[in-house]
Amino acid sequence: MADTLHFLPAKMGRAGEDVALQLEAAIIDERIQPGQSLPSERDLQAEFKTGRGVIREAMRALQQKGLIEIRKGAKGGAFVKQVEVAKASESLALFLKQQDVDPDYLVEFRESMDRTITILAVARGDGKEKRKLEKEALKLAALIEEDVPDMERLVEMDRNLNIRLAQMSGNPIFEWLMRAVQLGFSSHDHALYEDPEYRRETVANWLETTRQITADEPMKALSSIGRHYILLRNRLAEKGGDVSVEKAGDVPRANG
Amino acid sequence: MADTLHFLPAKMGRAGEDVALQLEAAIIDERIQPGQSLPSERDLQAEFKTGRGVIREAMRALQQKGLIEIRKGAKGGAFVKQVEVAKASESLALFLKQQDVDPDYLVEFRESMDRTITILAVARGDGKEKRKLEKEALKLAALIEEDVPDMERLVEMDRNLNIRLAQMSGNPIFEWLMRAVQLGFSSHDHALYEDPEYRRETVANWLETTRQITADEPMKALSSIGRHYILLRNRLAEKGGDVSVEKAGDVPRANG
DNA sequence: TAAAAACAAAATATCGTACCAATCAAGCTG
DNA sequence: CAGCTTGATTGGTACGATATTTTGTTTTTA
Repeated sequence: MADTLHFLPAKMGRAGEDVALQLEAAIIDERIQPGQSLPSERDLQAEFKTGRGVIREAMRALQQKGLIEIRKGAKGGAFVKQVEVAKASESLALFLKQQDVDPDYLVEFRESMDRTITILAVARGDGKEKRKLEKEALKLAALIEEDVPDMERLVEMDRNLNIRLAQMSGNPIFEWLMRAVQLGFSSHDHALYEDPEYRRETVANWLETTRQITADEPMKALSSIGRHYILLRNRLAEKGGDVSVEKAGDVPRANG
Repeated sequence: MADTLHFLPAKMGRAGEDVALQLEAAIIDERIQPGQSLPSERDLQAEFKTGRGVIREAMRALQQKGLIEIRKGAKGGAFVKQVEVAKASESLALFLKQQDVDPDYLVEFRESMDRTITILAVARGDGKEKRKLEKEALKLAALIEEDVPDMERLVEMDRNLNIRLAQMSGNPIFEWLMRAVQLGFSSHDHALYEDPEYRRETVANWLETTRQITADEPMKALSSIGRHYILLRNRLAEKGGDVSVEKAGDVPRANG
C-alpha cells in the first residue's frame, strides 16, 4: 500500500472527476509506482472527504483508461498498472468505428502501413522472431486444409500475424496502429477468408511474405504484400459495397 | 430521447461493466444516434433492473471513453457524442509516456506517414490546393523574417501546413492520424523553431517541399521531406533527451 | 507427527435504496 | 417583460446487505 499520499478534498459539483484527476496525476507523476496499490475505497473516501460512490466512479474511470486494475477480497484494492498497448489502441479503434470510412481508404491506409512495417521488420526482427512468424503462417496454412475451416480461428490467426509483424517493426506506435485497425476492421479480412479460392491464395501469400521476410529480402516481401492487397481489393470489388465497417454487434459481452 | 430501447438485466458481479458494454454496443451499432440522449439514470436503472450507482459507474466509463457527454439540469442527460480524435491522441500519449517510449520512434512514424501523404498529395491534390499550400509556406517564411518571431504562431502554422497536406492526400484516415499526432506531439516541431539556424532551414525546407509538390515532382518532394527529418533528428540529438512526449497535464480539465 | 483438507473470520469490493442538493429549462405571475 | 416557481435531471451522501477473495485456524488423514 502506498501511504503518505495526500490529496485535497474533492471539489463539489464534479467530485468524481476531481478525484480521478488527482489520482491520475499521482500515477503519472509516479508518486504511486506500478504494482503498488491505492488506498482502499474507504480510506480514499476519508482522504478526499467524500462519499464512496464518488470514489467508485473515479476508480471506474481510471480502470477504463487502463491505469489501474481492481482486485476484490482481502488484500484486494486498486493496483497501478502499466498501460498496455492493447488498451491504448481501443480508443483509436472506437474512433475509427464511429466514422464510417470508405473501405477503399482503409485498404489504402493499411497497405501503406504494412509496407513500412514490413521494411522495418526485415531490418530489425531477429532470426528467431522471423522463423516464428513463418511457423505461424504454416499453422494457418494447415488450418485451411480442413473441409470446413473454422472462420473465427482463421481470422484470429490472420490478426495475430499482422500484430506480430507490427511488433517486429520494433516501433510501438506501429503496433498501436495495427492493433487499432485490427480491432475495428477485421471484417475485411473475413471477406478474404470466406471464399475458398481467395482463402487459398491469401494463405499462400502469407507463406510467401513470411518466407521473404525470413530470407531478409525486403523488396520481395513488399512485392508479396502488394499481391495481398491486390487480392483484397479484388475480393471487396466482387462483394460489392455490402462489406461495410464492422457493426458493434461483435463487441464482447460480459455475460452470455 | 431514444425510446424503444431494450436492454437485458445486468449480470451480477460486474454489473457496471455489463451495463457499459450494452450501452456502448447500442451506440456503436447506431441504435442510438449521435445527438440523441440516453434514457435518464433512473429509467436506465429500471431497464437494467439495478441500482443507480451501477448506472452512474457505467456512465462515467462511457464518458471517459468520449462516447457520451453528460449535461445537468432540466433537459439534461447523457448525450451520444462523436468520439474526438483527441481521445485517441490522449490515450496514445499516456501509453508512450508511461512506457517511456523513445521519441525516435515517434519521429520515425511521422516520417513514414509524411512520405505516404506526400505521394498521395502530389497525385491527388488539384492545382489550386497545391498553390494554396505553397502560399501558406510563403507566409511562414515571411514570419521568420521578424526579429522576434512569435513562436506560438510559427508552430501553429507548421501544424496547419501538415494538416493541409494530409487533407490533400484525399484519405481521411491520414488526416485524422496527422491531427492526432499534431495534438499530442508537436513539441518536437517547437524544438525546430527555437533555434534561429534550424528555423531558417526548416522554413526553407517547407518552401522547397511545397514547391516540388506544386511542380508534381513526387520524388523531389520526398527528398525534401527526408531533409526535414534530417534536420529534426539533428536538432533532437543536439537538445538531448529532454524533449519527451507531452505530459498528460495538458489534458483538458473539466473543472477549473 | 506432518501434511492436507475443511472451515471460519476478516478485509474488500460490489450492489441496492433512500434522501437531499445543485443545476437548468420552461412556464407562470405580477 | 423581469422575476419567481416548478419540474426534471444529474450530482452527492449515508447506510445496510451481499459476494468474493485471502488468511488463519482447526480438523482430518496418511
